Amino acid sequence: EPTVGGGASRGGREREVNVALDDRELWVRFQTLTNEMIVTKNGRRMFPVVKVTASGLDPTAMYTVLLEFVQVDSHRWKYVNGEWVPGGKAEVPPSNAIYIHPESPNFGAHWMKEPISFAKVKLTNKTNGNGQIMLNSLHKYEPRVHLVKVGTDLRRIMTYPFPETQFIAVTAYQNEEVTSLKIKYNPFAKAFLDAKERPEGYYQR
Amino acid sequence: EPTVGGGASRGGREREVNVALDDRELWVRFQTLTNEMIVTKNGRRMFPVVKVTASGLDPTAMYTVLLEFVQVDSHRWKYVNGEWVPGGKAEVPPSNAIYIHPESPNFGAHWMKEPISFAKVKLTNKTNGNGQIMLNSLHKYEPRVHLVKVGTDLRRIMTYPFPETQFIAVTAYQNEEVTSLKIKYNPFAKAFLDAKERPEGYYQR
DNA sequence: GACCTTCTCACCTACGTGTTAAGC
DNA sequence: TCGCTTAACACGTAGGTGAGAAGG
Repeated sequence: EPTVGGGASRGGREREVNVALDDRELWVRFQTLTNEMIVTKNGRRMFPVVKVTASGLDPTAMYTVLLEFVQVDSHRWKYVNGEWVPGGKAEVPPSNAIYIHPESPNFGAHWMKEPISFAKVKLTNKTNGNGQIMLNSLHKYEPRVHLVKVGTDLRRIMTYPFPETQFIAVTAYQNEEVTSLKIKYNPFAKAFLDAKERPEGYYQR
Repeated sequence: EPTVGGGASRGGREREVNVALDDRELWVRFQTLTNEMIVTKNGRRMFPVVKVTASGLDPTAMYTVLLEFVQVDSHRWKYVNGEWVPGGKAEVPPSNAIYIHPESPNFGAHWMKEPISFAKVKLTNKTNGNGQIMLNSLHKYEPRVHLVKVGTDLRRIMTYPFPETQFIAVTAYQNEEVTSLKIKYNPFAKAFLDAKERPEGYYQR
């Protein structure tokens, strides 16, 4: 199996576990513009969606899959004159921003049979009922996927960082090019899409 | 803990596991009329929904929860002059009609922390992609819930039958009183509900 | 004032209902 | 004809979008 994505599996006698990011081209387009993700009181989904393909797991072992949001630098960001620039010191990261994939725990075979999608994770800027991830607005984050084998010690957690998916949390979009890309590819934003601007093969009705 | 519902747990040294049916009053109203459930090519949800409350599980052990549909007698049924009457011999039951609860496998603590709902099971009369349950139209079924402790042998499956939830599979409703009760209580059928006929406390907007 | 956040809104996606007419 | 099944349909539920005005 070729190694794709941010694989960082541990060695030993086991076969190599690999976790690759899906829709990488789309993520890179956002990354080029500096990606932004909306946070709201009640929680907002991500677009694009973090979706990964796993291989090399033990089919009969049980795993829990996590999505963590790591604050990647130590400052607040500001959008000035069409550019993101680092500002003052960062605020304290809210206590661990970790989302448990709702199909957890499950067998290795389950996680490998189709891509693992984090479509339903919701980002918020308020402390809410659980399931939602609290982030500091105007701070930069990197999503990381963790695989935890149930019953094993925490030192054996496998971590897969995805730098392509970094984004700045915002309460309103700053860069209008980011807004346009979101509208262009997110079906839920179709109301704002001019007919002439639709991407090729765009699902209609 | 009082014993409620169709509990049929096994003895031994373990504490008593109990599984009780939720919304029993509603189920009994349908049962009195002889309940019917629609089957379609693409699968139809059940209404009412099979929903159970479990207790006495080992919080740290892993369980898979199943919903089985057992053909309860050996004839086809006909609706004649406002009555269901047994007809010819039954058709062969389609190979095991067992739905795996989508949160399976999971810890005992998970199954006990809130009622276990089978809202998303879909009944069909055609062989389809998995996840859907194929039943013979005009045959009578009884839903049964099974708890399977992961890794233990199959002789230790715990089975909980719910006779109140028996129904005849149909491709179109036969008894119009059944239709009326469905419309009265299923929010998705609100389009067919006259304002004056709404049950007390019915959710509006 | 400038910056950031919140709220309501129209407009979508996605899909669960029984009805009805047509099909077999 | 009769009994049963299918498919299209209008009308709901449920909830995901960015826009834009209002709030702090």
